[in-house]
Amino acid sequence: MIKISKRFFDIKATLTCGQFFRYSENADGSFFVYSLDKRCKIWQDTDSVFLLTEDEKYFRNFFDLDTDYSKIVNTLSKFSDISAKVEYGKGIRILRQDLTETIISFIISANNNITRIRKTIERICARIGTNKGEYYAFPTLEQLRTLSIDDFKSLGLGYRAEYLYKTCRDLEGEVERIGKITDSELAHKELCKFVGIGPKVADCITLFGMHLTRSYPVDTWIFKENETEELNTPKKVRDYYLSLYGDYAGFAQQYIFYYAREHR
DNA sequence: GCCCAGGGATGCG
DNA sequence: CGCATCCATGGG
Repeated sequence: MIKISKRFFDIKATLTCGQFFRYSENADGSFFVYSLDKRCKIWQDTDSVFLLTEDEKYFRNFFDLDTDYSKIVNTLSKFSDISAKVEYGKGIRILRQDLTETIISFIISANNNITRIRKTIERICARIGTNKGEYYAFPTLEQLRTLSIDDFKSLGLGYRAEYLYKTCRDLEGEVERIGKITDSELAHKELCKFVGIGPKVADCITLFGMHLTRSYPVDTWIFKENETEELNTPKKVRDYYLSLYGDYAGFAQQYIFYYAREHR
């Protein structure tokens, strides 16, 4: 069991802020968190977070436990226009998710709502993911390739069915190559070549699946928050805030997104 | 019954 | 490059 300070770790904020979809809340307030074929149980008391799993190394990395969030929070707090949002969301950690799982999940996320995204992903896991006894693993690309376009549609994917069908095939051998890219703009450009991945989804993948924090996903919520007379397109918003926040852009974006959604 | 969702593809100029 | 239009589905 791992014990972590709660100062920069709020379980619920981290899990529900929209970066991640595979978790379930238990009656006692603890959570199960699923990543690839692994699972952990996580809960908190007044001043600590506790993490129980058979693979501590994997989840220590997954929850980004070796990163010092005080530096991130302190730096972004100096931007007075978002300092209150940083304070509100300072318990969010940017998860280090599996790249393939992130790519598939965020193709599904496009023009969709978080509740339905979670249910859809759960159905896919239950349909073709490896049975781990008490849960199902996230399917591998090989398992995903066994599904037809109609199979995807029957799982409720709508017009995203064709994107997934094709991109699961086009990703053969590509995930490993892309995962080595450290330049966020280059990774973004490479990801946009796949069907179903546009600018916003690519930014989510570089941020959540590659931990390239110089990313700024502009969805409908962020655009409503950041839109001005000058910044009147998602691309302009993205470019402006990437240059403003630099390598902290991804964190800033999460604080803004989380605050906006919790105060709708 | 309506609007919206962590948008993207396509076609047009 | 910018812009318009279309797209399946279900949550609220």
